[in-house]
Amino acid sequence: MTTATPRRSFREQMLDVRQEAILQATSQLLCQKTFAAMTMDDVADAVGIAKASLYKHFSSKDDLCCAAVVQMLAQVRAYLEALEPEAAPLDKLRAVVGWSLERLLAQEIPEWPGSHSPLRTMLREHQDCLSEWGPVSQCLEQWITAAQQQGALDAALPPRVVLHILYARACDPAVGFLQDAGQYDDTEIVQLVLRTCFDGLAAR
Amino acid sequence: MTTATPRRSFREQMLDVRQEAILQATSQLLCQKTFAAMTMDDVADAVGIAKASLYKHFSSKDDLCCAAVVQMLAQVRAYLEALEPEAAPLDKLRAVVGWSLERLLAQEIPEWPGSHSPLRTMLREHQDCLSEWGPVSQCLEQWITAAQQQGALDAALPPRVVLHILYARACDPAVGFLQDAGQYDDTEIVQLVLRTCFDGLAAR
DNA sequence: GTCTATATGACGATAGAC
DNA sequence: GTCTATCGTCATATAGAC
Repeated sequence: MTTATPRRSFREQMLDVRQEAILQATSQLLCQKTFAAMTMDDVADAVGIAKASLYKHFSSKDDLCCAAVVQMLAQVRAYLEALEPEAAPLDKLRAVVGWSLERLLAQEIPEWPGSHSPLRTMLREHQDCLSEWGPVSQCLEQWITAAQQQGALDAALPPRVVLHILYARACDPAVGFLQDAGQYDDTEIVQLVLRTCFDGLAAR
Repeated sequence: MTTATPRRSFREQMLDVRQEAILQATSQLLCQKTFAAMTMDDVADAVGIAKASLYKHFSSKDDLCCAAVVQMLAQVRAYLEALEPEAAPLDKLRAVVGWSLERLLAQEIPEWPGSHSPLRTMLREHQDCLSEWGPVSQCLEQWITAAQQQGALDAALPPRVVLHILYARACDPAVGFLQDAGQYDDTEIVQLVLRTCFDGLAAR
């Protein structure tokens, strides 16, 4: 299944390792700071190399952060594909949102591009980055439609709307508010957000 | 009821007008840009005065944005107090969230302080700013409890949790996503977010 | 390719004339 | 109090030695 990868020289492998380290440091920093607040000095210090060396791997800050986001999207795709294909679509949707929230709380996932965030406007311009979203959205939308046909999701809502709501829940500001309140641990927060997302606030 | 305000000289009134213009421009800019992305030059240009003049009114960027947020909170309080006292608590809660979303869509309300936003950490340090939140939260929490007692809201959820969820919905990233999708007008977006917030995504 | 050192530009804040 | 002009600082990005 996997295409044969040509053997790489030691030198090239070293570069790959370093590149990977840079990406990981970037992802981690993007969890703690905003895209605007994160500096190239931060990244260089975290990796332990000179700032100038960064620019041998990535031509700009935008480029670097784009690559970090693409890497995150790849992880999402991997998670989607690893889910039990036979499971109920609704359960898979809950699982994905829950997984995202857990990683958000653990600061293992970069800032999701919110409404007017500079990261979002930056991503707009890099099309290779945007194109990674397609397969993810397509997969989720299929599950949404299936769940609606099974009567597990409100069929009156357009699938695209549900998709956007789920994206929003995957980076829900409520998580930060509940975390700051300090009354709940991470697991409880995930459960609360999932519950209010799918069941709503109203008495049933 | 109102305390007698001493008469102000023309000069003082001019200053007040200018101060108000600065605050309004700041609020408007904070709708379009992040706190970090908004510059004092932006504000000065929008008002049509020199940047140095800003510092005669507000001692720093933090100070200015704090004042803008306080002004926004005052508007929220005014809206809360203007709501029909006899109305059902649940309806009042829906109304407040809907009002916030409408103003968010119209870009008439500053960026709400999200999870790790620099604005949020900035507000932490200015206590006069934070103290404005108290009355708003107190009022909302009373309505939440009342709605739960009437069986209109899920009584199994702690009121504080409902409060934080509502705050999150009032600045829901879903609004931006749906707006970018371009398929729905503002009124529809508000209705969709309100519906999925209170009723959830699951079929009832 | 990696480093030190620096160019370039943006932003917050201030000085000083009027 | 308002302006023009400028300082100090920090961040992106680059130059040039090794």
